[in-house]
Amino acid sequence: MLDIKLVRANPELVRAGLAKRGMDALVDDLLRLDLDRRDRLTTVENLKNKRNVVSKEIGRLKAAKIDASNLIEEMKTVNDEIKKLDEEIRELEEKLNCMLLSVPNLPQEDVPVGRDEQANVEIRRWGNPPEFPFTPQPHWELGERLNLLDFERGAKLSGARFTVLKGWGARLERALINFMLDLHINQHGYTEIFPPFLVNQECMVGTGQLPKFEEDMFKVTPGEYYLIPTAEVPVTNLHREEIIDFERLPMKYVSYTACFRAEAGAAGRDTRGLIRQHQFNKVELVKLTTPETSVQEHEALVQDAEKVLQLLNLPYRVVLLSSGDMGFAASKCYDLEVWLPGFNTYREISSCSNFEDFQARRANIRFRREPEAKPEFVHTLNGSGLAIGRTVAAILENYQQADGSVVIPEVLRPYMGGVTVIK
RNA sequence: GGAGAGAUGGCCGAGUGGUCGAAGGCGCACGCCUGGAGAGCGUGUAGACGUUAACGCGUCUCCUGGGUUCAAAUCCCAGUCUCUCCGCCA
Repeated sequence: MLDIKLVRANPELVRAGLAKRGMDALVDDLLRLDLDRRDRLTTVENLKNKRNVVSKEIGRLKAAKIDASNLIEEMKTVNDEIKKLDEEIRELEEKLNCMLLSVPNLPQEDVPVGRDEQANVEIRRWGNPPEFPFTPQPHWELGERLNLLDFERGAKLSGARFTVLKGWGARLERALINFMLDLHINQHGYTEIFPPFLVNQECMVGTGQLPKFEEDMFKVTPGEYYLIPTAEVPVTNLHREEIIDFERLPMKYVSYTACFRAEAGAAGRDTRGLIRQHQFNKVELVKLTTPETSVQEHEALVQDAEKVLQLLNLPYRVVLLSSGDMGFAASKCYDLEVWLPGFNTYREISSCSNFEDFQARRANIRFRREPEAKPEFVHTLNGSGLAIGRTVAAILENYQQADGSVVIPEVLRPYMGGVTVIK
């Protein structure tokens, strides 16, 4: 959420930032609502002040046994006015808030401006796509032939975009989760969190999924729960409505969770294989930082995610997303794209974003520099480290052999009972 | 699911409808004291919003939302959460 005070003080800056995202116009509506609201607020606060003063006077008079019925009558009419104004203000605030909650974050200065992924900028590449003396197979064919993936039974159990992992496939999934968690905990200094997979609406608003992207979520009945689309939601919201001590920043969390996405609007895209599922596993990195360190912590977070691909020896590239391709809440976002021989292209396997104070303002996550200092909003960041299903796909495709077997990356073998190859 | 108890500031804890944003304690910050530390003493210590060049001033908030009243932490209603006992359950 943008700061209404920023909009008020610097409307041109906000307008320019939103224009980079291909939207605008709103600023004037926001300003008008804001002005209207403040105007009425001043009036009603004066009336309330009068009520408070007179009420005390009435108390005094009654204590002195003096008649106060004329004052009491006067206050009744004042109260009617207050009630009316309060209602108007409530409506204005609701409108303003609704509007603010649907305005995306402003891009950082160095984010390339463009309407979609065409304007993304490749930052660096690591590793070389493997050369195969045969036609490389897509992971779903390898996975089915090796009896690791069962798409048909996934569909039988649940429907399209659900998959069953079997035998060494299930083991590989679990190995990757543990390998990534151990890496980030032991080498990168993150604290592990295992959160609920169902959260309330406040969490979804806090990180920006709601109110705008309701159709992307699975909502659960009975109760008012949402299935988390990413661990970002529960982990960032851990500190919702809290004021954090300065010494505790930056906070670094790593969390394995299943993730659930409705994939509304993605009909027909990536219908085969593990790339786009309604349920998938992910190890997520989340940081809470001070404003002055978030840029460097963002770079460090990207490197922590890259380390996973490097240790797995999977070729990838780092892409800086354009203003139009970034997520709603992000101020800057790097995607890690892994090489997939079956697709003969790079595909997103991690998305690392700096949200600055956008989520913190929604979720009211603050910190204090000094014991007596005013609270300030933290900056929040997160990135996949990594998406497990897509990592499985990348391993199957990059490590496939001419005979259809798949070699297990060395770092995973301790997690796979020492197995070196799946045939 | 049944029965009961509770929710007050960073924490503990008081609070008869009016002088209560809230006693007291702890913690914390600053100062005094000390060779230094501790103890002791003093002062200060919620947040949001509005207004102001600023110092300030005002409004709201005692779990949340309604209601009664000129006036609510205090009375009434609904809800949420926590705890205890019983039942059920991985």
